[in-house]
Amino acid sequence: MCGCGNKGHTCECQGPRMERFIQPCMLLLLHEKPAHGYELMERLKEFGFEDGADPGLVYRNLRKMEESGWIESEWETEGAGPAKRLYKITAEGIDLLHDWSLHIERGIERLRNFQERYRQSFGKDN
Amino acid sequence: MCGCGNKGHTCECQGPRMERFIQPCMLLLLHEKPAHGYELMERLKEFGFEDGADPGLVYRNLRKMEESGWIESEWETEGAGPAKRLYKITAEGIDLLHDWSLHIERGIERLRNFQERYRQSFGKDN
DNA sequence: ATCATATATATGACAAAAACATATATAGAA
DNA sequence: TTCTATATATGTTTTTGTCATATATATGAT
Repeated sequence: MCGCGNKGHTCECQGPRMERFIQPCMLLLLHEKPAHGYELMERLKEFGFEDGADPGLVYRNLRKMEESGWIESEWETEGAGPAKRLYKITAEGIDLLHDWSLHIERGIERLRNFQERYRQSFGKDN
Repeated sequence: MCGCGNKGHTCECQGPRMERFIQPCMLLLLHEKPAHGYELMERLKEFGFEDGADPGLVYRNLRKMEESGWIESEWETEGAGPAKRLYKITAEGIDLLHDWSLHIERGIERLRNFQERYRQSFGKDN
């Protein structure tokens, strides 16, 4: 079901497709502290989403992740500006984050393996 | 245009979307030695495409990459079995492969950064 | 002989993900 | 009052990946 290749391990993060990297990043940010979407958009820069992630991607992912029970939210009407939805990670979300970390570890191995083979193919000795 | 974040560098590999990892893998395999699609499908296992890559993905990518001038092919009717299309990497393909390697290096950094932050967030000291 | 299997390429249909554009509303500053 | 920053949301399109299936050749087993 999971396909991540970690022996005896199944999880919900559905395989090694790195484009969904935004999902574990959001989970980790929400584990660090509860936040709303707009703030996450900014903070995602720290994970390599250069110009701040696309709003569509962020908000749609938030809703999807809430549906799945990995995060939960409540409206915050207090304070300046328009109402914001404050998201928190759930216990299930934390489990998923651990699963993702295993995936990502394998991802690193895959990429390093590529790089080594690349260097060999071009006769570079480091 | 490129968005890979390597300073003063533009290239054709269009940003940091790792799901296209199959592309640099095929380029590297073809740099190691000319091959046909079926063979690549098998050899891709060595890069983490667990059960051998999907034929649709492989063959469609081959045609696309040939259109782009990164690889070129000729029919091989000799030898056992049905006719096969033998692919070789071109000079442009080799350039692209170097570009990809830079991308992948950044990918590794991004993932390692994630892992470190993950460990910090859960108070793990290694 | 013919049947199953391995080799080999290809395409159609669909689903998922991301990119790009736009709509909306609030509040504060110029 | 107009502009900007904050904040959430959705519609459309393109790209990418998955799954299924069609095709053809050769070889080994029965």
